Amino acid sequence: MPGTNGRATQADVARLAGVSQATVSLILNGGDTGRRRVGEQTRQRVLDAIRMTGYVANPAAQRLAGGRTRIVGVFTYEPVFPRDSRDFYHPFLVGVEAQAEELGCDLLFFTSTPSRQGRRLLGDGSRRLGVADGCVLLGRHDDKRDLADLLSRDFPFAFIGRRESDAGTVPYVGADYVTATREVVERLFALGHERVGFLGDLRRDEPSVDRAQGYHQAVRAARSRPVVLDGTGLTGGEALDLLDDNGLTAAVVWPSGLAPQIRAAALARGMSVPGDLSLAQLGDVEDGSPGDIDWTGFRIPREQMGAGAVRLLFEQLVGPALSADALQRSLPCDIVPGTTAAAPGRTRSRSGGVR
Amino acid sequence: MPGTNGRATQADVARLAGVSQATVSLILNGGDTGRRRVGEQTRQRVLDAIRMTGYVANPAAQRLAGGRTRIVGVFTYEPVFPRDSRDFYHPFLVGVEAQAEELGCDLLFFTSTPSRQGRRLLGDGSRRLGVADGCVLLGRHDDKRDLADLLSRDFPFAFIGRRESDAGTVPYVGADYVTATREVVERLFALGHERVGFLGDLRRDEPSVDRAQGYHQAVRAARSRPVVLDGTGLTGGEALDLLDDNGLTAAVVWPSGLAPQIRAAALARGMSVPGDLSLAQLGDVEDGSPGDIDWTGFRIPREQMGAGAVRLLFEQLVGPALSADALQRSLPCDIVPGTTAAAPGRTRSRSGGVR
DNA sequence: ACTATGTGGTCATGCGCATAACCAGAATGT
DNA sequence: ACATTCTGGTTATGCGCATGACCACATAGT
Repeated sequence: MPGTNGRATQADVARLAGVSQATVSLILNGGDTGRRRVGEQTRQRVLDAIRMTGYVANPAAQRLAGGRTRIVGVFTYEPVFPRDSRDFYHPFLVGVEAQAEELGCDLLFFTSTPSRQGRRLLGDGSRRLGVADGCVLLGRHDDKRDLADLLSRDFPFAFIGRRESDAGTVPYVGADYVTATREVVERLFALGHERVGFLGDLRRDEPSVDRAQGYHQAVRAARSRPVVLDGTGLTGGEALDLLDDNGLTAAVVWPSGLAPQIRAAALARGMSVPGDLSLAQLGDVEDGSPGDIDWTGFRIPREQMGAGAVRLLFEQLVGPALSADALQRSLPCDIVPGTTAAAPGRTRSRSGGVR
Repeated sequence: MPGTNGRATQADVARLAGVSQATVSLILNGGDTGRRRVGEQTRQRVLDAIRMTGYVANPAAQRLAGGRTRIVGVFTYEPVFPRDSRDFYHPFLVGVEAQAEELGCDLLFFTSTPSRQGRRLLGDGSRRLGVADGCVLLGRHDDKRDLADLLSRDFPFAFIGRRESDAGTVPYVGADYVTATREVVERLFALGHERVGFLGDLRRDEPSVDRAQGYHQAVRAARSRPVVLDGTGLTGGEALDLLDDNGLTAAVVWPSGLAPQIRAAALARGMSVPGDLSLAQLGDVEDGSPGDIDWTGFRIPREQMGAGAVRLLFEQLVGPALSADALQRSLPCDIVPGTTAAAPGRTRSRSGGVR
């Protein structure tokens, strides 16, 4: 039985086994310090004593002494458990949890960092990360300083989703949006469309840039002309007008949430999708939109990304130093043929409905 | 700038401010040790130094030295992020997260405890809880030893959902299923049903016991006769037969998942709900079942329970010792009138359909 | 016999913090 | 004049663990 409170320490175990505390620690932390250490009978006595006392390491002490806690921090820029269940981030976390369990790690969510307007700020709160061995980060964010901050510490971390910084190599597990987008656009060209529009978010964040790049690759390969349209803040109808004005018979839409609205607007005008207009999404359509359309486009391997980030973090913790290449990983996306893209209609009137 | 690695310590701050480390600690942990301590100008110098160094406490050290970490542990008997999204536990966690954020606490999920068949075992892993100041527990479980274990340590915790143990007063935030069930059953009697059946899980776990108790209270008050039927493992059709055999025109169903199946079976036999049979559920119907019926019954205040458990835990941590009464809290459930209960039909044939 | 080379352990130390115990100097009382 | 009480700190210590330095002893090499 342990000391005064409920918990046995290594010292308790040592006393019971008739050895020193250091020996107990040695046995528990294997012979990673080079030579194989303790004798078999001593080891057994100690292990027995551990069983008898019910000893389990105090993680705080382990951490303080420079050991590992097997705690993986998770920082999300949005709430971990959002109230509306159409939750884009959930699948990432499914992967994170599964992988953490497999590796025997606990997950520490930094909910203490105050959130403003539903978005959490990393900022100085990053100091709190320190309990964990390392940290996985998730969510859309725009503050490049976070990255520089993180890189400047020696604190191990891994982003879910590609992130770049001037300050160094950002470890991440991303999805190959470039290739996926290229393939989707290629498919539209292959269906016979002369031009394929890119309608979406034109900001310079990585997810947007990657998609734009894949788009341009495909357009170039098809010897077509790029039509890049800013879809920010547009309603479905406005976006449809924009496509129409440019005489487009096909377009990829990013972020994907806009796609169902465009389709709805098109249907309302008596147009058909994909009969009159082919649409493809560049990521997951958030949720069962009414009708449950099987969208042409690609699917982000969210669970695998989550799991991969935890694994990447873990490898940084235990293995030898990783090369810059090994720190940045991309997973392929699944291309979904879907039913919202087809060959262009014979006649495409300039105004497919009420304007 | 701190020492060798990335992180400033109290010693760094102290050096910069020209005081001792203890003074820094004193300033940070207020004058809770009795007398008011440091002078105003010293305090300012130290606070400035803290700002300059960007010092943030190392939680591991705080914990080891007997302080608080503002980390709340969360132990769930099921995965925190289940793959199928019809997720009963999600709303609890929404509440937990919101409350933790409000209190400025981080959330540590004990994913390291291995799970067998999708269920996590607490068992000895409970020792790992120790990094956190306390722990919130969630999920259906049957091992009474967990509770005894937890109670025997000095470790503060709070259950989401009522739990009882011979070993002492289990702190929890539950829902008042007794009252809610009674009111729902009363409502069915008030509609004119002579007898109301209780179809469900007859095990001795707290949620089931509470519902059974509420049921019996209502039956007694209505001077009716209890009809308690074991619905374990039944299909909708079998359950319907069972109700039919007992000549029931109304029943409450627990767990609620069975209710939609019974209704479906009834409709398939040409019966009407609530025309021929009134049904009510005793908890949340898991998910948008086809048709999206507005079920008669009650709703569990899951978010509030989650938040309440965190608050209960917090009060144990900071406040004075709580009385047994204050450790066990029940929240009222919302009664939902719904559309699946009505007055009994005039004629109720013994066999409402194909047998 | 006397050094190499293991083998199986112990000792000492420090991680960063909280906190009890102590102490110098000033203000106050008598 | 001296004892008393504040005020504003400082010193010392230990939480539980990991780990480098060290050491007694046995076995083998020449």
